[in-house]
Amino acid sequence: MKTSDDQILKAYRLRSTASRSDILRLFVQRGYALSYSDIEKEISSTYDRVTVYRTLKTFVDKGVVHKVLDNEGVLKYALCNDHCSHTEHHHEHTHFKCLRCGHTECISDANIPAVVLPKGYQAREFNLLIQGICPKCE
Amino acid sequence: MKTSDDQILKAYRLRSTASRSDILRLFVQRGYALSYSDIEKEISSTYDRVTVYRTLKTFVDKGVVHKVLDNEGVLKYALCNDHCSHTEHHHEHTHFKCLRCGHTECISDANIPAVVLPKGYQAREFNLLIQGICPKCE
DNA sequence: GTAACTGCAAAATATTTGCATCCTT
DNA sequence: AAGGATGCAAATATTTTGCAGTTAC
Repeated sequence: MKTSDDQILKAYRLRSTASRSDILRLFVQRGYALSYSDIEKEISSTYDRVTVYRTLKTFVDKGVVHKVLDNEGVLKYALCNDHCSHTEHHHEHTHFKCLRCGHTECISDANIPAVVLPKGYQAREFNLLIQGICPKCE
Repeated sequence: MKTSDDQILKAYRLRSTASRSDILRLFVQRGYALSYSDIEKEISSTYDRVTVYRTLKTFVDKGVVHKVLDNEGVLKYALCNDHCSHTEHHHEHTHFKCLRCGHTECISDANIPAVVLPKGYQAREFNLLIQGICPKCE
């Protein structure tokens, strides 16, 4: 059975396997960034830990997901959207973490205005983490 | 022997112990953010791992240092400067990571301009990680 | 003197590696 | 068929906890 997840995998030239489909589906369904342990909670009974680790690494390498940094230093992963996938030319990322529900999502249409850096610093890439209250928790 | 590190400890109402002084001195000398393992490399022979972990946790709790997020998901710690220490009212932080030397430092005089968020999102705190080339590596 | 700090041992977590087997293309 | 992906076992790495002894104030 082909699902839309498999379409995504195919688009990234990844073999379509059960674990990849399931993990990918989890990202799509949730819509926010997931940490390794978030994923493990859902599917560790189904798939081996190692498989989850390797799947995430593969996804990052191929650009299916990207790393997101939580305020507490927890590494999470989020689906890449049109702005960040396919090209390596995106130089900024904004993520929003809700202080109530704790979910982190990509904010692709929030441009980071120019930042004035001290003399001598050359900026190449921007990563902004905004914390606050999301619409659902308001 | 009283050093300036002890003054800092005293200012934060922390007991002045050898491990705290040494770890604090390391931050002062380096001037950039250090990860746990950076610190361990220098002083694990002198102090126990556990002591280093606990010292870092104490420093964060008391506001001597704050957490800094590396682009790769590595958690680092940086000395708090006047802008972030003592008060809990700082709502933004900018860090610069050099792509050449890999060092991360606090940029306290780079204000983050207003960011336009999608409707319904309320921002409270900003954390910006800028990556590029620092003056020393230029 | 007392509460706080440290070191040691050990537990709990987290992540990685090697290899044989299985599956997608 | 062949290369890639998975599962299992086990090695490594990372972080935390308990407790007894030590130290700063």
